Amino acid sequence: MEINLKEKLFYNIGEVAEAFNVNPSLIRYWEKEFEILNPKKTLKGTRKYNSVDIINLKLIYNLLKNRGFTIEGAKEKIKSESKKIEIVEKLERIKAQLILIEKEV
Amino acid sequence: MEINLKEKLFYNIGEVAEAFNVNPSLIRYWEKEFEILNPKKTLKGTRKYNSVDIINLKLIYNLLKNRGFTIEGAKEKIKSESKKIEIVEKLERIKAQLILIEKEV
DNA sequence: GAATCTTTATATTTACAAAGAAAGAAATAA
DNA sequence: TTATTTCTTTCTTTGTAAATATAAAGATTC
Repeated sequence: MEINLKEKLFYNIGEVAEAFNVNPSLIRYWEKEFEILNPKKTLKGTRKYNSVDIINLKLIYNLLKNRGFTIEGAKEKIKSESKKIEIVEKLERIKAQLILIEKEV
Repeated sequence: MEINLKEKLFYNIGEVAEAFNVNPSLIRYWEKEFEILNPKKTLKGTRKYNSVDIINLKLIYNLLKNRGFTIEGAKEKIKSESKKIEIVEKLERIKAQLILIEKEV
């Protein structure tokens, strides 16, 4: 993986596929499988990958190609990770509330 | 999984397969794939599973069926886990040494 | 004309099951 | 008891379905 995220705002599928050293059809296939992979498309339908898309692709690639998850397993992993993040965010908000209350007392 | 490990010293493949609710051939297949799964065999070749075998089977089952790893992914996971354990053991020995040295001072 | 699109077909890999032989166990007869 | 039959379980090898990945085709766009 040699994509330099700072270089461009958008990448097309050919560049992305080359950077990950996979087939463009595989990138499209992953898009069908993984909700989080949702590149914007031009009016004509050409995919445009921004830095968030690249990060998500890295995550998917890592789970599938390095860490040995199945597609289904990777989906589950992503879901449970995002749930963890949600919980942490919820706790952060509760903390903020508690700090407010403490000040009022 | 309802195997009671205290009940018997050895289980045969049918009992094990039933307990995990999988096909006996799957258990044999995992044996081909996972080094750690190495049940003793009778002179005639019948597999005999002891408690360690059952523990290893639980681990394999969990990685494949619950956590969504591929076979290869599960192998890697098991390897890296056992490496972690090795490292911890090494550190434990070093700690023991240091305690000895401290007493001598 | 090179790259991309969607849809559909195909290749490859992975994971497991079926098949037929052999052994074990259980019931029955000598 | 000890053979004999019968049914069940297990064996290895081979076959196959499902999952995954890619390619092909024909149209469209850069």
